[in-house]
Amino acid sequence: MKLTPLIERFVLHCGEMGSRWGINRTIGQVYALLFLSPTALCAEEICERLGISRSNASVALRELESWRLIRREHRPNDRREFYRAPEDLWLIFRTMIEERHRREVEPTLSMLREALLTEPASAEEFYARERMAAMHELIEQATDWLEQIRLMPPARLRQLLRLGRRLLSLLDLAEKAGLLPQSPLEESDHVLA
Amino acid sequence: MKLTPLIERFVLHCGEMGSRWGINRTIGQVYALLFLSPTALCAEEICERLGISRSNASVALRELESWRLIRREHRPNDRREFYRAPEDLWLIFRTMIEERHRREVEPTLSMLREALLTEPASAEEFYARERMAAMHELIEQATDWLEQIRLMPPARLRQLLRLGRRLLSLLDLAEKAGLLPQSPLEESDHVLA
DNA sequence: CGCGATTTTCTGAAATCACGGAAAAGAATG
DNA sequence: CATTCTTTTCCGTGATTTCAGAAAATCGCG
Repeated sequence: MKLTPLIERFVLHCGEMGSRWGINRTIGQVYALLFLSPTALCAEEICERLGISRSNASVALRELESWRLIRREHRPNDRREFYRAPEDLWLIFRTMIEERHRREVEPTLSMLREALLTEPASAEEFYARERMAAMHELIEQATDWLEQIRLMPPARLRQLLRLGRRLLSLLDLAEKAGLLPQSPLEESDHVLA
Repeated sequence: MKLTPLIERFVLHCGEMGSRWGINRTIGQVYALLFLSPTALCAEEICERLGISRSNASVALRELESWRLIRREHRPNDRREFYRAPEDLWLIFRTMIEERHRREVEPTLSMLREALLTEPASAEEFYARERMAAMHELIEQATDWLEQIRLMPPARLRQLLRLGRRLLSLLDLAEKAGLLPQSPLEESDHVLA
């Protein structure tokens, strides 16, 4: 690996995290390298710096593209493709959430919806169905939230993030203004809690 | 697998999702089974229902315990240990987030903090350091958020979740009330965006 | 077209991981 | 303290995943 110690450390760490995340080590490393790079890099350079094979880099890059975490670039008078990680950290974060949602949450919602169509055939199934219904509801709410966040202009989003420990006071404020749903707690609490 | 079709389907799906999440299929299945079960189950029963070996179940159960996703129970006059998934869905969700935070975010923060102590030795490293600093800041903000959520009473949390598309209006309200940080956008935007 | 440059796909080897069976350890009971 | 029931650990095997190298495909350009 031909990297400065600072960069190498970050790259190795991301590789490690990559494996815990279901994506593999190489993909994590390639992303880390691009994330730290001020310029777009070509595949060959990525291979050299990380000490991986060309083919390995190829699949990693394709995978990262499918996650929308990197984009290709072209330079005039150069056939090679260059890859770059978008800079805006918030955007990156949001993209990751969106992609995970698409790949994991949505299929789960479908499964639940279908499952909920069937009539429970026993007490055991009845309970199971209740649980799935509760899960379905929670996920849908979370999805709504996500959608709100997706639609929010970045500046606003950063405000929201920076809100930190003022969040609680904000909620108090909201309650006083009657903005919070006046908790139909009865109906949902016996399911959720 | 000795399960009703409804339950089997859910279990298989969770197993599938488990493998995408870095935890393995068996663990996902065991959790799914417990999640749907109205009563605590003993290891033996889990093995039978899922058609897995005793040892396999043992490691899965231990792993789930380390994630605080299930707890052990004892019954009088019964030596066996019984396992149960907590019911409160919100609590489950929060636990997952907390554990992932502990296992993935915190080590990353440490790494970043240490890395940020070193002086950049080149233009390349200088940029890399900037990127890490920005990442560090974002993660810290997210962590603050998480902490707010952790401290929030469950009822309040559910309100917040149910807020859905009123979130934007809430933010407007907050801005008017002067609760939002008056965006020191200049300093952070050239790094983040 | 055809040629060099580049990327993608294929294939087999190596590494890792998942899992079951057996042995070991631990806990309650008489 | 032995017996029995239960859980845990260890280890071998089989499956899956990762990866490099080679072959194939694609692309730009004369």
